[in-house]
Parts: sequence; structure tokens; C-alpha cells
Amino acid sequence: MIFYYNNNERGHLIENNTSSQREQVARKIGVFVAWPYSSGPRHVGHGAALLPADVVARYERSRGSDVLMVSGTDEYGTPNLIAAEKKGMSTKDFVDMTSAIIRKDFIDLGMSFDWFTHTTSPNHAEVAQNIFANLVDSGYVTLGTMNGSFDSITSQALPDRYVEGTCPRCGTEGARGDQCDNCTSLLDPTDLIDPHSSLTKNPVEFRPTQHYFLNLDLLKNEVEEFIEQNPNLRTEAKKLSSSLISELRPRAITRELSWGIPLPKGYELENGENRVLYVWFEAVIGYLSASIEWAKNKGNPEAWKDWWTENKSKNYYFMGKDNVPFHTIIWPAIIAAKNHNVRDGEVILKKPDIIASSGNLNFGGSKFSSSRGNVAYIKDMIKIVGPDALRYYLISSGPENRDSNFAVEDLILKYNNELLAKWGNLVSRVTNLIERDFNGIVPSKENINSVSDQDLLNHVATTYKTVGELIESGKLSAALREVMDCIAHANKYIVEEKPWEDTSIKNGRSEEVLTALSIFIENINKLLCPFIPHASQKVSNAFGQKDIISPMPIEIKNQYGQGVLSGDYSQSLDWKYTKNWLGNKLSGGKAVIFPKFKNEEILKVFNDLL
RNA sequence: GGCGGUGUAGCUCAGUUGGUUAGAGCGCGGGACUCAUAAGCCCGAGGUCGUAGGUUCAAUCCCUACCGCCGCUACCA
Repeated sequence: MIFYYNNNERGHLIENNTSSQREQVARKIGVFVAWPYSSGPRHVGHGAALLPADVVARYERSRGSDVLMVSGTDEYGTPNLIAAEKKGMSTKDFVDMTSAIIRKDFIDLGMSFDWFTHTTSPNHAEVAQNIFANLVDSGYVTLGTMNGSFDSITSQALPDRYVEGTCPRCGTEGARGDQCDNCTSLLDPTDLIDPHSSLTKNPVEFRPTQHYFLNLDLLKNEVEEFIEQNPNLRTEAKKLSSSLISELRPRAITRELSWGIPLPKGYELENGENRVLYVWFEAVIGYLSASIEWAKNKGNPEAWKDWWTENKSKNYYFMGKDNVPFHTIIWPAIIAAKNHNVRDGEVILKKPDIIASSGNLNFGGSKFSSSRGNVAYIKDMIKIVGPDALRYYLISSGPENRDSNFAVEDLILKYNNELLAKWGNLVSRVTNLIERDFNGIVPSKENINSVSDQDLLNHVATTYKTVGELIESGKLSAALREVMDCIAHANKYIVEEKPWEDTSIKNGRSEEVLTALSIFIENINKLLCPFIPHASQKVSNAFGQKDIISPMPIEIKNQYGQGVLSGDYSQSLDWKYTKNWLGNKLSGGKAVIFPKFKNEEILKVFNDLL
């Protein structure tokens, strides 16, 4: 075993294989999760993109980092306005309902948010309005005019693709305002013959409208520098961003809607027309506003600053790949602009450190689509297979670097043949032997030092470092694979050592082997904890531990009475080799943590839900 | 149409900054065992790394073209 001095002032000896970082001053880690649009329950594709955030957060906490994990539901915008109308509900009631559904999804999945709030939070409106006003004052946001499409009856502003009409080139009806699917001509909404809204079928009217614009062209150099000099952008994210950056131009950041954050006082249009901040401007500000809201709620209103000041923290942002430009261009641009006009008492905001984007999770070869019924919801999958089977599958087979495909059959296979057969079965056979031959007391033989024992324990001890490094570099599926490989070592070991054979000999080989295996299981269980926290807690309890190693989020109210997610995660496990279980009494004898799934039954339930 | 991605064993995916026999898990075939959730262990069979050219001493990995699939194309993140 190698020892070395870490480079902090205390300089005491630490073991190389138990992760030196926790010995250093606790560092701040921001885990910022893309805000789900609160249109309804989240499908497993959303889970695949956001789950890595929880793995990183749990891992970082366990190695002693001070983690702030925030997000919330993105509630403003046209789609919710329309959806609520269709349901005959007020927009506020609709988003309250859908936001609650999403919070339930995340609680069930075990997403350990410190603060999961709302874009409809008054605090968010205030922060967004302040930034907006600041940018207007410094000239990065200015008034301009654009030609808008409107529903002539409802006056609703329409996106290009909601404008429908007859194609001027090929005469096909039902061409969209951006493109005709029949002849593939690129179109402008004004090109269409007889343009009408695809939502209401009402005629479309075009008229120049006044809006505030974010002058992205003025910020091009700073954004470019941010992208080029960021070593942590995944290559795809970098490519995606670089191609967009050459054509940066002012973008309208206000909309003519009733459902949104109003312009701050003193910045309203002179003609008295109503404008609200557009979601892609205000929603990204949510990372900051949620941090502030969390700090206020905690009674320490300045606490958020540790995560937003340069050189104090390392901030991860997690999202699906379609979200990347908003985090590599828009958000850094807003931050850069804001930092040009720092007022007394304000901090210079730090830009993202790590943009962790995932690919898309497809289903049956094409993307999830609620409207086409081609979808698997998180809530349904959790109902059928539980949170950890889903987590295991999404991390091990999910779209980490590229798009991947979701299949319930694969999930069941992964669970039954890996999680259950390799890990669950090991726990089961070891607890069974301890119960049978040692009256349920975990053996604690001193001096286990045969070569095979040492190999096994060294392997799991060094795996902390390997897995930690893989998690930090965003390779979660490889990290999980590393743990599973380590488990394979134990399955080989138990077959070779046959601890079930010498039951008559007390203090014999069996005691040594089961001691080693108990230590092994204790540590593997911790290595698995960020990935499958629910099951880890159960294994820990089965071995007689009372402490919480996998704290879970709970729903509380924020200072405005809105339902938010928070939690106390101070009791996280330690990311280092330990042997605390020896001598414990098993809490329930032989432990079966993972029930076996019957393929046909699961598929039947799943298909019935579709 | 434009932009981008992708095509590696039956399946889901790694990987190669170009270099001797291309990897994993699952699935499949065979074997020995029985503590264990018919799980675990051992052995094995499967791939001309989408197609055609080019660059190179050498390409699955670079370039070009083509074919297939997927996504985005700005006011639904």
C-alpha cells in the first residue's frame, strides 16, 4: 500500500486508496439540473439525462464535498397556456398539478435535491427581473422590432411551426411555417397561402411587434472564449455549440403573452402593451435564483455565494443534448453581460464549469412521444420495477455519449442477470451462511491474510479510487461496470473458498472467508450507493447497521407556500474503505434485497399501461 | 433543403490520439459444483468494426462519395 502526504497544511498520512480529497478543505460542488418543463409526468428519457446529477451529488457528498443540488419546474410559456386551456383549468392550477407530479417522480427516483423549486416562485421572478433590468441599463438588452405571427381571433403569438397553410411551391395543404414536408422547401410563415394556426385553425395575422433583444453579437467573444477554453465540455456539446456561435445575433427575450414573468417596473413598453420575459431567458437564471431561494429558506441569505463566486466551487450542469446551447451560449452570455455591470454588494457570477450532456433515450427506435403514446414514464417504471432497477439500467445502458434505446426487456435482463444474480445473490448467500453457521453474528476474525483474502480486499479498497475518478470524469457507466467487475471477483472467490464446507470447524477457514466477504460487501455497498441508494440502504440495514447512508429527498413548502423538494443529506456514507459491520447481528437473517422479475408479468403490466 | 449525430459480435453498448490475435455485459452451446433468488463458477462458439474508393509502410479509427437510421432547423429547452 502506498502512503503519501497530501498537500494541505496538515500534511498527515493518508492512504492512497481511500481517496485523499476528503482530507482537503471541503470544496463546494454545484450540481445544477436542467429544469424540466412542467407539462406532465417525466418519461424515462428525462430520467436518463438527469439521473447522473444525483449520482455525482451523492458521490461528492460522500467524499466530503459541500454539495448544492438545485433545480425546479419550468412553468411559463405557451405550451402550458394551451394545455391548461384544453383541460379547462387555470394555467396556474395546471402547472401546480404537473409540477407536483414531477416532484413525485423525482422523490420516487431518489433525486437528492437540496432545493427543487419553481420558475413561478416570486423569488425567481425578482432575480430574473433584476438581471433583465441590469442588462437593459448596461445596453446588452435593447428594444427592437420583429415581425410576429398571431392568431387573428385569440391574438396568441405563434411559433413558425404552429403556422399552417398551403405550400406556395407544390400546393400541398398543411405545410408548416418553417418548411413544407412534401417538397421540403424552406418557408417563411408569410409565404404560406391561407395561413392559419395549427392549434385553433384561425387565420394568422402578421404584424410588427416591439420586443427586448439580448444582443448576443456583443458577447460573442466572451462566449467563444468560454466554449473554447472549457476542457470539460464533452466533444459533442462543443461541436454543437461551435457551429452555432458563428451566427450569433440579437434574440428577442420577451413575448406577448399573459403567462410569464412581467417586465420589471420602469421597463414596460411605452405604448402600454404587455410583455413577459421569454422562458429561455428566465429559466436558465433559475440555477442562480434557486440557489438564492435555498439560502434564504435556510436562514442564511448569503450562503448561495459560495457556489457562485469564481474559484470557490466547481459547478456541474446536467441536461439532455438538446439543451446544450442554452448552457454553452445563452447562460454564459447572460452571466458575461451581468458581470459587465456589477453593483455594490453583488458578486461576479461564475460561469458553468462542466456541461454534462447526455444523448437521447429512444424508444422503439424513435424518440419518446407522449402524444403518440410512444412513451415509458418514470412513475410507471418505478411502480413496476422499483427505483433502483430503473437507475441501474439507465446508468449502465443509458445514453451517456450517444443516443441509446430503451427496452423494458433489456431492463429486466440487466436487473435479473447482473444486479440480482451477481450482487443480490452474493448478499443472499453470505447472509445465509452467517445466519446458519454463526447465529447471525457477522464474523470478525482477526488477521485474515491469506493471499486470496488480501487480493479480494485490496481489490475493493482500490476500487474507490478507480470509481471516483470515473464518476468525476463523467463516465458513470464505466464506473458502475468497474464495481460489477469487482463483485465478480467475490463470486469467484466464494466458489474457490467454499465457506459452506467446513461448518463443523469453529474459528476455521469459513470464519476468515465470511469475515472477508462481509468487509467486501460493506464496501461494495458503499460503492454502489450513489447508483442504487435505496438498495444500498437495505443491504446496510440487513447487516445490522442503523445509520442512514442514502438520505432521500422530501417535499416541504418554500417561503411562498409552494411545494418544493429538499432534504438533509448530512448523514451520507464515507467514500473510503471501512470495516464497521464486523460483529453486528444481522437484522433479518438471510437477506433477499432484489426480488426476481418475471419477464412476462412485467411486460404485461407495462403494456397495459401504454 | 441546411446543420449535426450515428452505423463495431444475436441484443445493448465500449474502444482504437492509425500499428501485433477488436472488447464488455447480456443472450447462446458445453462442463463441474450446490452455500445461494435454477442464482454463482469454469470452458467455448460468434464480428471481412455500413458500402466503395483515397491517403499511409500500416485504417475499424484520417479524407471523399454513397447507402441506412436518428435528431435539430430558433420564438414547445
